[in-house]
Amino acid sequence: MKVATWNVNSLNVRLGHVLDWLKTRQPDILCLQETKLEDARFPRADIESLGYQVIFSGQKTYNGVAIISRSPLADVLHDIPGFADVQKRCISATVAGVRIVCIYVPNGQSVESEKYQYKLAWLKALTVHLQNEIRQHGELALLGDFNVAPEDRDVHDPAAWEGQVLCSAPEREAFRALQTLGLKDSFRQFEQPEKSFSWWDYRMNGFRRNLGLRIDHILLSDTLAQRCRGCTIDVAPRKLERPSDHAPVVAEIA
DNA sequence: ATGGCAGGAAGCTCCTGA
Repeated sequence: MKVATWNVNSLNVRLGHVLDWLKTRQPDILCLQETKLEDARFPRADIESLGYQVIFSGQKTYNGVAIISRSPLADVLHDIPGFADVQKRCISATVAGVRIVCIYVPNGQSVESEKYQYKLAWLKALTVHLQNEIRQHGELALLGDFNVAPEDRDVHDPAAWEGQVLCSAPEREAFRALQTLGLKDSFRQFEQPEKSFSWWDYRMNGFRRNLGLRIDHILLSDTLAQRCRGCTIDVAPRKLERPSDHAPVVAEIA
């Protein structure tokens, strides 16, 4: 089973890239973030025409998540139960017995910002919720844009980013709290090239100079992690015309 | 030097992202 996550930074703009990617890479599951589309405008038919099913939770201008799957999506859940939030950042479903949780973690803007406090509260609520989900489902995959670079090696210039949003100690602690639930960072189960990133700033030729961060992740519960045979970042779509600033992350599970 | 891209909604400029 091939599972993937991709922050597309507007599905309206990136629909062509997504459809091409589905055709060539043939994932079983693709989680999307930052669709920036109200549900009424979601391009369901385009995705279904490729033999996929899709569920989505979106809003105008900001946020928006979706799960695309070859197999039926059951027990669909929108948002994080018990966490009052108008922002569409989480959608879950069960596929072939595996609980799939697609997240778009708040950016946080800066560590002094109220948005940063919202981010930490959001991550805390997610962690509490996932504890229950893991208890109920056993096999769970958490995929998405975490907006956290877990370690210094996930940052092109750790000194410049030290203590900044996406890299601060509380954010990294929140990431480790998810791992403490028994979720493994599938990317780090394998040997990887140095300076592997999943996001590069549009500005200053960030991609060409590989000035990036690894903030998009696939976390797997124990038995899935044991069956994981590889995890890679597909930089090819980042080289296309009008790319998303994020690249897809892909995990292969036996 | 806080900028530098990009997307979206609004409207000829702003907010947000990371």
